[in-house]
Amino acid sequence: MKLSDRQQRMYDFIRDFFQENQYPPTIREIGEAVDISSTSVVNYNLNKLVEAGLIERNKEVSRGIRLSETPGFSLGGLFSRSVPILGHIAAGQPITVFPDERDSADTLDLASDVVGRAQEVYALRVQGDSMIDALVDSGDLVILNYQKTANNGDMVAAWLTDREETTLKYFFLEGNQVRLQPANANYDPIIVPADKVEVQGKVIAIIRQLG
Amino acid sequence: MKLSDRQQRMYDFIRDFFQENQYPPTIREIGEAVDISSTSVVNYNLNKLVEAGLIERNKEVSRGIRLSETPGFSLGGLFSRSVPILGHIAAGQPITVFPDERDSADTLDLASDVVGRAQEVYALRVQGDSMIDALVDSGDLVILNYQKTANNGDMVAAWLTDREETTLKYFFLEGNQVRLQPANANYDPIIVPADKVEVQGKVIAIIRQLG
DNA sequence: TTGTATCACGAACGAGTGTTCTAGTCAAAT
DNA sequence: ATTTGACTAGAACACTCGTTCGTGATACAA
Repeated sequence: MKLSDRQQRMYDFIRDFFQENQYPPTIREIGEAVDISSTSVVNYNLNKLVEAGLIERNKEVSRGIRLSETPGFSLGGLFSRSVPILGHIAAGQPITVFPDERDSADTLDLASDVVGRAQEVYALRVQGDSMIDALVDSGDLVILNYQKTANNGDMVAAWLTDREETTLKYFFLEGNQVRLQPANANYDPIIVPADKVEVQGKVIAIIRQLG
Repeated sequence: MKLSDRQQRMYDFIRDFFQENQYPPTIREIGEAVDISSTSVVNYNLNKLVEAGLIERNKEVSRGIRLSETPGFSLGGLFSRSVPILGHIAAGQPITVFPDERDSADTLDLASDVVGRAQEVYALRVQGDSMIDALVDSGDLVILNYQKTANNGDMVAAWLTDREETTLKYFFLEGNQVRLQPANANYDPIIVPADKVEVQGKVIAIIRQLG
């Protein structure tokens, strides 16, 4: 279905308005924006947009206009997760991370497709190559779900209370010891008593951005 | 500032309502949801939420409530990019991809942080291990920007017109030949005349999701 | 011409909706 | 006991806003 110039302008306005105000415009606001004096004309063309599948309307509801999802754009969840990048994590020379700091201006928006149902999510930038065999490179972003426990084989960020270091490794609980296994033949596993290790989170995704 | 139980329920309702309907609720709808008979009480507590910085209000505008951005949530752009997952791409036994098919129900929502300013973006799921040394595993999602040209060293999806195959490789233009270099010592580079290769897109990001 | 479909205009109706005013409750402070 | 501040209730008002109706212009087909 082809849109008239007017209808196209209306649709553009609705989208822009929605983006700006976070709520849809009223019929009269649309009319004013596209120079239509009559609300019934706006209403008429609004219904055309519905027929065209571009928007949806709720009857008798003020501002009851919704943008349909169109290819290329999604309102998916409408909320993307704003994931704080809390700092760097090592794999080699461990570095302190502060999972409690929420001030960090650095955040990454992720749609829930990537993050999933995870509860408390944060990101760390990897430094070092100790997880290289797990296909995690220096510079990659690892997305973690904050949790204090892990299963064997999970890739976790672990806090070593004795060394006061945090490191990215595979987690294995063996008796009352924890083996933190790097994925790099050049590094040895770290084996410490279970009570000297605090799991900071489990890696749920890895993102690498290329130039 | 601490929220009363009522205010917390109101905020939750507003967020859920907005998520569901794509427009904010009216005062009376809020009141009904949290069992407040008086609109003035809703109005009163709504102003408390404004003071707490959780929402913003527009005076004398129906449904004039906006959610403030709070840590953990972002309305970022409000629109995320809906990236179609067009299929699998090989690295070994190449598989045909159809960059023109937009019907694929499989899409991935990505916030613009990951996608960047890229224009036409699509995703492919990697099959095979020919790029393993580039830390791209079988099962990974590669995000590509659709473009017909590439620079030397770019990781690209390339269409081989003779073989009618698409493959994921590093791109090198050498004279009037193109070398498609795998990142796996077990595979040999593919060298073909430049006019027998069509670049389908350049990899801009790699995403791996773990259990 | 006549009929029909599309689109536009203006006006009015009535329900939707934010605002405001008065009054009341309750706990803590004076 | 009195006052103060925080919160709740109910009602009324006036503007907001979707809907509907009558009218008319234009284009195209019968």
